[in-house]
Amino acid sequence: MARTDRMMRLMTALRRLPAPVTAARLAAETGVSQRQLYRDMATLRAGGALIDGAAGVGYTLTEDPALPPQSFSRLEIEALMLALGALRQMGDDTLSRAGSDAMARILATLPDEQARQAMHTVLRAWRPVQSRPSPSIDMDLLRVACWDEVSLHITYRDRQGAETRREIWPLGLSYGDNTLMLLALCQLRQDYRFFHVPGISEIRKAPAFALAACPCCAPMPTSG
Amino acid sequence: MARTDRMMRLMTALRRLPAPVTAARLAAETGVSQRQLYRDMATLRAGGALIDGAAGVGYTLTEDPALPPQSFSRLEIEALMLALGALRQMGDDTLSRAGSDAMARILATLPDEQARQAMHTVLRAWRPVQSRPSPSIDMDLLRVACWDEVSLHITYRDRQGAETRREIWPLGLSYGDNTLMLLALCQLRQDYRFFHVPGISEIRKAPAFALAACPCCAPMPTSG
DNA sequence: TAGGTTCCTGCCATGATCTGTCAGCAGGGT
DNA sequence: ACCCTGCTGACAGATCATGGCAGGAACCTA
Repeated sequence: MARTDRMMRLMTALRRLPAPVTAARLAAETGVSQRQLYRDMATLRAGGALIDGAAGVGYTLTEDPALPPQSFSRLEIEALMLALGALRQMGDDTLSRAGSDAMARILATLPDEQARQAMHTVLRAWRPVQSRPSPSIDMDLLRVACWDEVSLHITYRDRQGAETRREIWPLGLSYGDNTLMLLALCQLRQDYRFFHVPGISEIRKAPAFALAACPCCAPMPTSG
Repeated sequence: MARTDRMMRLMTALRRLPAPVTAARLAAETGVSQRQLYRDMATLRAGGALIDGAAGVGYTLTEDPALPPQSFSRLEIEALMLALGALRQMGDDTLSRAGSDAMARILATLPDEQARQAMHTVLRAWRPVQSRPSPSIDMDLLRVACWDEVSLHITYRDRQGAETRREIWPLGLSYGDNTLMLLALCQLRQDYRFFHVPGISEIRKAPAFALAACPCCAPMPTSG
């Protein structure tokens, strides 16, 4: 649909060009006649865009509600950026990268000026890195195990230094101040336990048939 | 435009109805002929939607890129949620609330199942609260001062306990592990300094004419 | 293997909509 | 007063969306 695309480009042009912008300029920018541009402008306004049109001056984009759930206030942007900054200091690089990607996506939807200010004001969030999980631990494996609800065989050294081998059912990761924790159903203790991730080693997936042991999501019995 | 609206409703129907959904059902849902629904489906796919259509079965929504910048992967959602959890432990309630609002807005755009799982897996992010800024400090005033670039008069007690009165030019807040820091241009020292927020008291705005003293954004001289 | 269901595509006629051109009115700045 | 610009109406032609029909191919069940 050429029309929808043109609306997008019109919105982009309004954000990009220094205000105020004349209808003639916007018409040239979007490749339509001036008459049609006035119609497009009416469409945008009907869709909720706040565009101030002053005779003898031009158009000024007041706000950009773009799409229903798409707008974030400046405060919200700062909150998200700050939170992401804190995330980078935690011991999960994959998660940190995902957060940055999401943030970049959000910032891309903002007018340049607003994004720039958001970057500027929140300087940084720092915190001393104390104990990150040892690099040998496959965080991605742990996370996927939580998602897919498969059990794992691990070797675990507790805080007293005692080492045991267990089969666990990972339920979720908890990111604490000084260490990563893994909440799991422990087959050895037959109970829910927290494991501190740096103590975990030798992770490998348990055989698939162990799935039936899951207490919360046992597969429906199949007929026959 | 009726067409755009219909696309929205089609997307909504795909999210709402239990998969798989037949074309006939979706056509009835959106009020068009079956032939037209196939065309609409092609349009959605051309726009990037990942919809699996299996002959003899129906349609299954694999992913929901809804709108160009608005889709987040599960990993990104988790990263954001986790980051927000960390944010709550910092000493800025307004910012924390803003972050939660933004997160709610993002979650609202997700299919229910995905949102629920995101809530489930990331249990929580905790950290010991050590020194939050004293409740008497108006964080909002500090933040707005950073945004609007106005100077403040403050009473400041440094880490050695010495108390001074200063005029500062707030530039940004830094959220550290144990304390909030405020980066500002200090008129007393004529240099950039960090102030730990708990040491700040008696904040009030400086007279407006002080604006001319801003080193980085002095107003352009007006003619006459 | 057979039959039913469903996704998917091409073709065509009809009707709606979009678009450009022309004309004119109104508001703001000099 | 004058110019620039936003804004609206009318009309004709071009474009596009839509529905109906026909047929092919994939998937599932029996």
